[in-house]
Amino acid sequence: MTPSTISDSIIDALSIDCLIFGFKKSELDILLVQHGEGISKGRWALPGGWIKYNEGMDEAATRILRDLTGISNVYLEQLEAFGNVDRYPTKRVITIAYYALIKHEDYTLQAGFTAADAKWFKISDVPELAYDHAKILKQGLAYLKHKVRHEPIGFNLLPKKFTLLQLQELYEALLGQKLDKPNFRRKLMKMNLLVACKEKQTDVSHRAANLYRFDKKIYDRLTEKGFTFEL
Amino acid sequence: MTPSTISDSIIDALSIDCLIFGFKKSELDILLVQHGEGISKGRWALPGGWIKYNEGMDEAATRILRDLTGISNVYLEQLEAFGNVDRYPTKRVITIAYYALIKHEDYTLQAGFTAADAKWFKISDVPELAYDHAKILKQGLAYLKHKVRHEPIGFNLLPKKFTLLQLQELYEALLGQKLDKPNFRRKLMKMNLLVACKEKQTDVSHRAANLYRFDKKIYDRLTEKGFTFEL
DNA sequence: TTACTTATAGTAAATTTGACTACAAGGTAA
DNA sequence: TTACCTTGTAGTCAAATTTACTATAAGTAA
Repeated sequence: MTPSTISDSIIDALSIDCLIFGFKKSELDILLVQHGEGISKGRWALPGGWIKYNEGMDEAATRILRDLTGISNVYLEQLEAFGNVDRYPTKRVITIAYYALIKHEDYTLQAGFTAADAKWFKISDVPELAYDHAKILKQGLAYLKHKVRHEPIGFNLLPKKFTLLQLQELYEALLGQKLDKPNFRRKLMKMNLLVACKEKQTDVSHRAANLYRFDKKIYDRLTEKGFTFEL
Repeated sequence: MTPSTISDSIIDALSIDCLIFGFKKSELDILLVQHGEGISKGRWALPGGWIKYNEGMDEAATRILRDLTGISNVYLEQLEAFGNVDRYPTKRVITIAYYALIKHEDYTLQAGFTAADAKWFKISDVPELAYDHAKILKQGLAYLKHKVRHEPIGFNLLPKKFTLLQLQELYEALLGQKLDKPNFRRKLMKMNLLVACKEKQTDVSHRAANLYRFDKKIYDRLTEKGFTFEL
C-alpha cells in the first residue's frame, strides 16, 4: 500500500459506536441513525463506523458522529469495548463504545454519509436495534446513572443559567426518583459549587427564582482539595 | 482461508494487555513479563497478546495471561481500550486492557510462550515499560483505587479468614491513608457483610483477634436489597 | 508481677440526612 | 382589592452517621 491508501484504509475488525444521550422535558433521549446501505439497511442503530488506520480513537468517534448525524463539538468519552465473537453478522468486529450527554437544542441533526436518517428516541420508546446495540445501550444507561451521581455532568443539560428547581428536576429525571426540595437545595449549596448570578428568572407566573451557574474552574479547584461530587 | 486457519489466525490490529495487581505485606505489586522475542525482546511489559479471530475478548485475556505467566482461574475485568496512533512501533494496534486483583500466594508464576520471565514488581519499583504500558498502568491504578472503595474487591487479597486489623491494613495500603481502628471496625460490622468465624487468631504474641470471612452470597443478597458497599 | 501489645467496647460532640413546617414573593382571578 | 394560587427560600427537629477519642479486656513476654 502507498502511504495515502494506508491513511485512508480502515481497520476492518474495529468499529466505534456512539451513545449520545440527550435531554428534553424531563425525558432522556438517545440518538439513533437509520442505515441507508449495507447489510443492515433500513434498521436503526447507534451512530457508528470504522476506525481509520491513521486516526486516533477519540478522533474517529468525533468524525463518525459528525458525518452521520451532523453533530460536532461534543466531548465523547470511552465507555467500553464490546467484542462477542458473533456480535456482527459477516465477520469478527470489536466495537468501542463512546458516550456523551448533550442538550438537544444546541444541535441540529443532519443525517449524512451512510445514514438515511438521524433521530432522537425516548429511552422508553427505542425501536429494535441492529447488532448488539441494545446491549450497548443498556450498559450505557447503567453507566450514565452511576456517573451522574458521582460527577457533575448533569449541568451540560441545563442552560448556562438555571434555577435550583430545574436542576432538581433534571436529577429526578436522570435518577428516576423524587427528591426533597429544601434538602436538595441545601446539599447543593453546601458544596459551594454553584455561583449565584445576580439575576432572577423572568416570564414566570409566580415568584421568580434565583439563577445559578456551574463553574468548571470552581469544581476543579474543589476537586484538587479532595472534594468529590456526590448526590 | 480454510476454517481452521481462520480460527487460529489473529486480528492483527487488536491486542489485550493484563494488569494483574497483587498484594503482599502491605505493598501493592504488579505482574510483568519480560519479552523473550520480537521487537521488544528483553523489555518488561504487561502480559499481553493478540486476540484470535474466533475468540471472545475475556477468553483471550484469560488465555494470554495463562500462557505467558502460568496464572489461571482469575476473574479478569475489562478496563479500557488504548489506541493512540503511535502507541505501537510497527503498525497500528489498539489494545484492550484487562485487570484483576489477586493474592500472590495463591499462584505460582511460570513464564511461557513468548515470555522469557514473569515477575512481581512493587508498584513503587516498576522498571521502564514497553509501548504505552506505563500509561495503562497509571490508569489501572487510578481505577483500582476508586473501585476498591465502592466494591468489596479487597477481600480477594486476604486469606479466607482474616482479622479486622488485617482488613484495615489492607485498606490503608490500597487507599494510602490511615484509618481509625474502632471506627473502621464499626463501619464494617454495621454492613452485616462479614461472617464471624467461631475461631480466633493463633500464633500471635498478644490477644488473639476474632476471625471473619467475606461471604459473596451475603453481599449479593444485600446488594439486591439496595445495599452498596462504600468505604 | 509488670510491662507491652493488640482487641474490643463505649462515649460524646459534630455533622449530615430526612421529613416536615412556615413564610415570602410574586401572579391570577373573583 | 382581596383571596388564593404557585413556586421560592428559610428554618426546625429528630434520627442517623461520622469523628475523635477513652477505657478496658485479654493475651504474651520479661
